[in-house]
Amino acid sequence: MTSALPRPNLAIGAYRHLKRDIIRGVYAPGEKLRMSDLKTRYDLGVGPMREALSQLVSERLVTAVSQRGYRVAEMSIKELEDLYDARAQLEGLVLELAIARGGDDWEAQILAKAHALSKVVEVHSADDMLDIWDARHQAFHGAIAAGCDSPHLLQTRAWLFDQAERYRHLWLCQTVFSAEALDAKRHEHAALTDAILARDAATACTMMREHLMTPVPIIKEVLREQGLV
Amino acid sequence: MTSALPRPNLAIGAYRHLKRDIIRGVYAPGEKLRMSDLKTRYDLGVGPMREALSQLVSERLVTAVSQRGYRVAEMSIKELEDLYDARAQLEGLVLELAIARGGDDWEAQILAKAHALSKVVEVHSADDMLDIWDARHQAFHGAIAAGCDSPHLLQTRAWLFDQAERYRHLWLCQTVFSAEALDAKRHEHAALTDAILARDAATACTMMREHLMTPVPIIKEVLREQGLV
DNA sequence: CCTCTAAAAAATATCTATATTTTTATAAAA
DNA sequence: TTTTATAAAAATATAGATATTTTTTAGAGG
Repeated sequence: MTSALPRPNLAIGAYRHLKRDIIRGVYAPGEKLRMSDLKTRYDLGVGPMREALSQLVSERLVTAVSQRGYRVAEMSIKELEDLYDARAQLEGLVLELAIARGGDDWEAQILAKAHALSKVVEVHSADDMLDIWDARHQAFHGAIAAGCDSPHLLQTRAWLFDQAERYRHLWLCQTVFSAEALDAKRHEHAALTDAILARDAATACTMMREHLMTPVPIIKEVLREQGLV
Repeated sequence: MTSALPRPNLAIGAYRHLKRDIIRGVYAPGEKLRMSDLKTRYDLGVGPMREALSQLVSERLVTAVSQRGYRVAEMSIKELEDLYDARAQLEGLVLELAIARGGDDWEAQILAKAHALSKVVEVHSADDMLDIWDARHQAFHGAIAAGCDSPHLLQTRAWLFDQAERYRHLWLCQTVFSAEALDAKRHEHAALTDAILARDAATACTMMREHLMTPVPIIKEVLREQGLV
């Protein structure tokens, strides 16, 4: 049937796998990605691997120089600071629009996602805890942003999120396994939800911008400790 | 010398050329891009062509379905409206930050670019006129945006610009060859510059958002006339 | 006329071979 | 010791061959 989606080709799988590995820090910033190693690790040939790398170049997670190969993109304190500032500013804009444009359903969704997020207190295995908490955390923030009712703004937001994900991962590893940090987050999320439901745009946007900047000093510390910059 | 940049590979040239063709409307929205045709037109083999397409897929100018090939991304009135709304909102945010963060040099640059833009009145050949005016127009708006002092916000701005470029091209073709339209633009740009130099953020941002929306009805008309949607 | 089936043609995706470029190792000269 | 040159090894990029999938065409049956 021509209407059913065919099986994803090899490049798609390699793209997903390599992207995940980059975000999780399997490769160091600036590390050379040699085709002979990639072919083995991701179990495919040169053609599809180059396709996957081409996409990651477009997404700025990988840098390419003709005849010199591919490298994982660098990280820096300066980039971290600008990236998080940009994200905070954009999230403030998106929230302001959401408060202006979002309806009752939007509010209901926020409450539902906030509830699910606050329920993550049980101790699981390391990877499970990180994935579960973050999935719910993203769903919470995603529900808030969705009220802006602009696919392109959300796309733009996702782009910055993608750029930030390597940095975020460092922060996640510090946060998700600390009951104290999770508790602080829980309080921030609750206060944020209150301001949003009160439709207090000025307060909510200020809180949101500040909320988004809280990981920055933590990430800086980790970057230095791990000698990543 | 390893420090000199090597010659760009075939994929890079194909990417640039195909992207330009898509933006200029050489292909219809949704049109199938067959590899046999692409190989001939852009004079290269399957491998590099697939690499170029992979990048354009990441940039959303091309859609891909495994085993079914590649198509130029669709266009729609709905997308146009959301895209321009998103751009206007983001440009407002960027301008607000620029007014807060930009210095004297920033003001000087705006004046210089505004001047160069206003000087495009001479009649040139069709392609020259379009390219010259648009280069100066982009430089003018780019100079304004640069004051936000955030590479990532500017990257985000560029992303939306890229998405909009196909639509913009339709508007450009209507505007650049009309003395009346150019005159109206000249007045808008002058008023905008005045508000910015006066550091009147509220007025400037409102004007900017409105300024960015002015092409929308024109583009809608063109889309309908040309049966593109 | 429409629908279904099978075969042929066309298109897609990937591997392999190969030409080209870069990097590395080594030896010689300063 | 450092620098330069050269050869060998490794890496990069691409064309062409080929297996697989999809689309088109033709013919038969209702």
